[in-house]
Amino acid sequence: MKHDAIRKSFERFLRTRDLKLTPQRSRIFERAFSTHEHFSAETLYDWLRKEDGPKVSRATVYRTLGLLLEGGFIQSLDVGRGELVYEHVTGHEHHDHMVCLACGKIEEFHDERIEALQAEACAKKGFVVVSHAHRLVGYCRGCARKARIEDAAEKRSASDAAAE
Amino acid sequence: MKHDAIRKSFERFLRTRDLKLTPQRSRIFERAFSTHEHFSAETLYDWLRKEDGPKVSRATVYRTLGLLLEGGFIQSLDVGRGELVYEHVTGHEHHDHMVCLACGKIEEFHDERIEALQAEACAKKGFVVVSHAHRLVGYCRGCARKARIEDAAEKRSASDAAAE
DNA sequence: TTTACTGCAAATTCTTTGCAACAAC
DNA sequence: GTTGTTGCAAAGAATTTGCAGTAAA
Repeated sequence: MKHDAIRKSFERFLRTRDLKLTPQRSRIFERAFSTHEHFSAETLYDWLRKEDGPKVSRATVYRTLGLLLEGGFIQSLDVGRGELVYEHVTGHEHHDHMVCLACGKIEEFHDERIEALQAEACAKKGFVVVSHAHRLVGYCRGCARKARIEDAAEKRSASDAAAE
Repeated sequence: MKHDAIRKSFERFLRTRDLKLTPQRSRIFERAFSTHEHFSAETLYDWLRKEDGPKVSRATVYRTLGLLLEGGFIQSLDVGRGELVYEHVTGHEHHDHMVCLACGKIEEFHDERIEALQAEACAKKGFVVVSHAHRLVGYCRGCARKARIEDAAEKRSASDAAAE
């Protein structure tokens, strides 16, 4: 199964660097890979605290997240204003994100043709890709509609006050 | 000139929201648009402190950066490990980034065909794009070569120790 | 055994906020 | 004048680090 392969790869990664496979690291790794949600360090820490298993401190969560990032097992994704979230990397199946500014929802999309063009751009520059993040920020269908309505109202009252 | 158009647009943005055009906001705006580099809030604050002009406090830098972000004048770009950097948005000419994990260099690339496919994906989901960030993380030509060499050395010593 | 790991709490770093004086409009 | 803005310093988050005890390999 794929999960085992990734786990093996993580173990190999640790061995290569003379790092140890501890219950904490193992738990953090498993938890990160058991969800398809995006999570922040704090969120992950909360999950681990609520569920049972070997105790994991916040410091260890941060330290391990750093390792997973270096190893390319997870990647970080900037969701606007300061908040950093992570998601695990599942082999080569990338997906890209649409982040709604209004409701915060993250939709995912994927287009092979974009991937291909991307690979081409890399080849041209001699760049070796480890991971990629493609993020579109804007408004989802629902919020866009709402925004359009509010916008219209705003313009109306603005032109009432001072013919803009 | 384009710069003036963007400036006007910023002024309009402020007016629409009943915000005032202060020397501080003006200075921050100008500084952000006078560079093509990527900068963090702290970096921008440093620039402003060293160069002369109306005094701007750190708090105001953060507050104004927030405004510029909301207005879509700048966008934030996640360069891995926690550091948030910004860059100004120059009309509709987007560019995407390749961030080197080893040396930190950020190369830019652009492909109209990718933009088109992206627009298509948005149309399909009814998503209205405000800005986009397309980021490839990996190794630039120079660092990739170096990494390959080190990697080989590592593998060699690893298999010496324990025939993996 | 040896070397690395963990939890804790203190230290940093980054960012936000309350407030009184001040400045656009 | 009215309303929003600024700087400051304190408050809050988020993340890192030193250290002594603990546990993989």
